[in-house]
Amino acid sequence: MDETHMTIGRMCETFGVSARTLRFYETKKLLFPIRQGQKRLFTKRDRARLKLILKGKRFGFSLEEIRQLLDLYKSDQDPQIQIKQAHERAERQLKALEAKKQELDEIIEDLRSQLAWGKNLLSTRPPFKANHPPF
Amino acid sequence: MDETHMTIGRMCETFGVSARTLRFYETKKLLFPIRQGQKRLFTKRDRARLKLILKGKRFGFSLEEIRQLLDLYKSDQDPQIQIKQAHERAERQLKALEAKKQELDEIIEDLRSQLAWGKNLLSTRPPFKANHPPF
DNA sequence: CGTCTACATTACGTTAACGTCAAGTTTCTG
DNA sequence: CAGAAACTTGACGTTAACGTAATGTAGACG
Repeated sequence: MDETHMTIGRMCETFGVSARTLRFYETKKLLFPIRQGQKRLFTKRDRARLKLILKGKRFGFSLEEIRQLLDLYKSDQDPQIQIKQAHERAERQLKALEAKKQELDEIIEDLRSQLAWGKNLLSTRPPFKANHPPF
Repeated sequence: MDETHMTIGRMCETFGVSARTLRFYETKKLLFPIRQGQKRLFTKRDRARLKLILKGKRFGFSLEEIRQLLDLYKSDQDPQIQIKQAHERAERQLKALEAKKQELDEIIEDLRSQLAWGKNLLSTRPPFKANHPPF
């Protein structure tokens, strides 16, 4: 193990994605496998990126959003200015993420109250007509 | 204000969505406006649902997932069994949501460390070559 | 050498979630 | 009462994110 480069097949096994998906991500500038003749070879960097891609997807981001997140990590080691701008972009993204988290909390809260309502129904024996849910 | 029923136009203004969207949601059994002749009239219940729909969308749910969430609120006041099943479905959903929240936290963590990395670069004067980011 | 396996490219198909006309009502307004 | 406004129902178009062939090649193996 600890292969520096992985073929597309190994990648598929390792991450449980299709080859089509990996090639597709390449066309979308999400991954940058190097070439050995025709064949793609995925580097450690590609693997790190893919992990974050999949995590972001499970969470519900679009590939475009994910690409923007990943671009925050690009070596903008040119002038300080670029770094500062990247930093600011990252901060904005973070704000957006925390807003999303807030909304998720609200949804979960809504669900919890629904659970409570259901539980009430189950505990009160044969009640006089449980009050209606909000929806 | 406090109109019990709203026309499709009022709904659009109020929620910032298109009429097409509202009609589409109706075909997908997410909303159930009543009819006055041809015209749709959206009830308070529709509005409550729409709010949760939009919240869920901002968060990243598919309409199908949202419909399932909303269905948890349906008056399953038939036999106790139905209620119990709905309750169990809700609990499963809740687990899934909390898993998602966990992943979101991880993504935010990744971003935060990136922010820290950027900040380092900005604070250390002209350093000897900041170590590379993970991607 | 022939065949298999693992890869490649090209291209058309699919689903979700609407957008965007087109064409016909119904309702409001001057 | 005429025209605009607001609504209706089709029906086709669009984008994202791949799936699914179809076809071709480069290397390994018996």
